[in-house]
Amino acid sequence: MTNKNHPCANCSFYEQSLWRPVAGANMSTLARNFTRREMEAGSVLYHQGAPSDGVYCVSRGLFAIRSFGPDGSSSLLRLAYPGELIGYRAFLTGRDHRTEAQALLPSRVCVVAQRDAKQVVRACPEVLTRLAVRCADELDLCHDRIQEAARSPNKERLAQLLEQLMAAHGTKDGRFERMHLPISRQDLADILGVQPETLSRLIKRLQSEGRLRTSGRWIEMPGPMQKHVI
Amino acid sequence: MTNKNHPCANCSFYEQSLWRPVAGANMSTLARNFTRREMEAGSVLYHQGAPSDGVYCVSRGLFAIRSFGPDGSSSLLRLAYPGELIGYRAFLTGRDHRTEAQALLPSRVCVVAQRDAKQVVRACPEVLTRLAVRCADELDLCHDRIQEAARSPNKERLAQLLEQLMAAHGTKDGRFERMHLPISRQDLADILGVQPETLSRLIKRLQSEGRLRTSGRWIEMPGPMQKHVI
DNA sequence: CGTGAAGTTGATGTATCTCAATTGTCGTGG
DNA sequence: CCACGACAATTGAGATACATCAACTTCACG
Repeated sequence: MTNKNHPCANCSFYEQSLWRPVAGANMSTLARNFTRREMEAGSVLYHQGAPSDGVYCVSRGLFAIRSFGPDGSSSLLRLAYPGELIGYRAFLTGRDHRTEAQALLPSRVCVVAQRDAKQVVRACPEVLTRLAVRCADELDLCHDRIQEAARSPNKERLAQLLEQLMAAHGTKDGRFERMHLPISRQDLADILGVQPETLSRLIKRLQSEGRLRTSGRWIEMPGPMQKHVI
Repeated sequence: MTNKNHPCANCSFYEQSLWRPVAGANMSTLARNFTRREMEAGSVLYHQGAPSDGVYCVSRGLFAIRSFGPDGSSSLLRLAYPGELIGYRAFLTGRDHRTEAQALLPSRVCVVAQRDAKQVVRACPEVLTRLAVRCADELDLCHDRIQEAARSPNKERLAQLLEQLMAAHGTKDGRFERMHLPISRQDLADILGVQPETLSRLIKRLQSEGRLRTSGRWIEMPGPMQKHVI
């Protein structure tokens, strides 16, 4: 049996796909209940407090996973790029979403509805293994973030964050890299856990140190440094 | 078939046990390769960077899950109480431990070695489901912590932390609760992500506000407040 | 070309870090 | 039982970082 019927077969993340191990009869189940959903920038995939209605795989674009406090304050817990899985925590635990997922760019997600996902997972434990591993990976990222927050000052954390964003969204331009920031200053501040005014001043400091140049949402940074042999 | 042969049958956390769904032939496998390990306070269950050698379930005592930075700085990522699972991240992903687990009190863990755990999980997917759910739960805790760090000031976070510790380790004494802190000031500081000097001053402030009294590792706090109807 | 939201700047108070010095705690051996 | 040392914890002083509030500017967009 070839996998040309696999709904993820044409996806560029097929090999890493959560659903990759699905085969046989389950593949038909999966194919039948598998939908793509196009989303415009700014629209929300699922809201905080909503019940789980399935598992989502980002196929194109970019999502922000946010959490809002009772007082209206917001945290940006992670960004989800194509190939990443979102909404699986609520699926795994059966509890409501504790975060909201908002598209930051025109995006596409592949959706497997709750009931069908459960059925496929039951029939194909290898899928569950992959799911658990992704969960463990995200746990690592959280741990890293907690440690970074305790270790490096916010200015350095911002520089790191911008480098990561540059790697994902930047284009080379001579010795410099340039990008259009996919997220607002407020979101940047929410990632670092500081106020927007503070973020603005952190950026100014990095700028005065010659580590970047900004103009609105455009940011320019010197490319990855050459390593010198001392 | 009764479950009197189940190695976790006598554990007070049996119903919630990861291995609870194991039955039949797998139960014998589990029972054969199941060991208990007593640990004295201060000893280390696994080191950061060590390869995974199984899954551990805390049966008695208390463990600190720590991470050390390249510069020697430490973070305390979580405390693990009886009934909780530790070391499963390395088991799930097959990568090395990124944290170390140290007993803070005389403790006991139940160990299922790598190879056997894998075999049982393969034969009994319900175990994997439970494992994934625990992972998702820990992810929630991490998210909560990141948000708390961004929202509440460190003084309030310390007060919350002490209340949690009091709930776990305190004993009522009239209108007050009293406990012997199971962790050092350095560890408390590592949980909050502040320096020990700052922690000392935060405690002093709480003390001057009458919210607690300390003497070495002994801490006394007024019990849970009566709710007043306005 | 106005209008509202997003972003910036300034001024000021609070919180935290850092380094150094001091005090306290606990186990050990005299 | 006490003295002692090693380490944990506290305190002080000064510098740095961040929050807050208000005013201002820039930007996106109709």
